[in-house]
Amino acid sequence: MNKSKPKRAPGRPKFADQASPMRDTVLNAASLLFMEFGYEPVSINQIADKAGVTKASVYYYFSNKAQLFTEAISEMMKRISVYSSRILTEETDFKTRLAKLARVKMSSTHVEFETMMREALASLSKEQHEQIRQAEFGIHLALAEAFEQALKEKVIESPLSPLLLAHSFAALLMLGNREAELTRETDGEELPKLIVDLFWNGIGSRA
Amino acid sequence: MNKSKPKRAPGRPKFADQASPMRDTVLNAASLLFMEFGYEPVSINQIADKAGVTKASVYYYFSNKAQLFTEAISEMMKRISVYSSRILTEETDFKTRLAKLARVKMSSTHVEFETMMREALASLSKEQHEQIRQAEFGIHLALAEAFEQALKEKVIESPLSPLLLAHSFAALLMLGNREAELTRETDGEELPKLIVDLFWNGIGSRA
DNA sequence: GTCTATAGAACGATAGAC
DNA sequence: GTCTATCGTTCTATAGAC
Repeated sequence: MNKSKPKRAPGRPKFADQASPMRDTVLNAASLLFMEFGYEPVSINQIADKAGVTKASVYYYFSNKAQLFTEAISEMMKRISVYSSRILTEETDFKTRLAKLARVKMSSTHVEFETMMREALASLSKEQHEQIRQAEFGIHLALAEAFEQALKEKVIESPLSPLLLAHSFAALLMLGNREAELTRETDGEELPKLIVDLFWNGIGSRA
Repeated sequence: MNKSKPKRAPGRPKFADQASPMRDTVLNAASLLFMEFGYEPVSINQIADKAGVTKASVYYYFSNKAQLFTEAISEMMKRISVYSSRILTEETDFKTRLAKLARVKMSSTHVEFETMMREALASLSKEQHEQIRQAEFGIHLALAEAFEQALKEKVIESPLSPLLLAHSFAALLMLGNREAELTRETDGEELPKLIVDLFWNGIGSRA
């Protein structure tokens, strides 16, 4: 299973040997592995391997596994917030933007976030837990801001608060996680588009 | 913490000493405890205590913890299926029935089902896991049948399949689990009603 | 020479194989 | 019951930057 990676000499590497800072490389490797397998199943060694360093180097940047998890997940969520905001402020009509966001989110493969958090929770300090919740809230906030704007412009209408709309939309997007059971249901049409249509039109008959 | 329960004599009790078969009593106790605390945290002894019997009696009916868990959860899901079906076939208009179901489902307190399943998964055989998935599917099927009927009667309209509608509605109902964050958003109005309205009308402006 | 960033080795604990 | 592998973690040696 080990890729035969070139041995690297100990000691500080020559400047510009690395395209991006080692710390970021480790964070990125950690994000990918945690999102795919959860917390406990991923070892520091796995993360180090994927980043192309040894365990010791990981510990040079992060004091322990819980801290690495916290920073990796928070960082990833910030990226998702920024990326979502970018999609939601493009120059197309609101429904198109929602559909694009749905397509992107429903294509990313990961263990369900709530499940992973519950698994990791026992190992996290109160502060670490809070840090991740804050980052998660940022994603919902990005969505909520878009809904608020759309409500203001009367592009959409709802008695629900923007934040509640954001949570609702996010809940529907999680249906993408059950692809195995549901994709055969969509008859060739794209699931994300169908979900957005549902969210937009509801099920009530106009007849 | 132990309630001082009356000692029961050893030996087989006289028939009709028990209102319902002991096996059902144990199953019921197990369901409640598993739903509240998850799989591993609940001991067979706790279940026996709650059912008013000894561990030995539990093992008389169920060969091991995994089997008891499987049957308890499956049984509970069948009850939920039946109960949901009953609500969904009442003699009121469809939207009212959905709202009633939403109110019932969002008020029940439990650990998130997916989380509990993942925790228990390691202890379950393939067959046990499949049995539970089948029972879970039954709930969605009950919902899907109601949606199919409503589609046929043109009470609702949607390009989505009834089963996909069922999953979508269930996903929205899970918002109730985050009460702590979200109830302050509802301004006195009931969250279940708001969710059903959203599902019924969508967010698209009719103006 | 001192500081930084890395590898390598090893510790105590634990879980699984035999 | 013992042996081994792996876990998170810590310690030390060292190459190169400054």
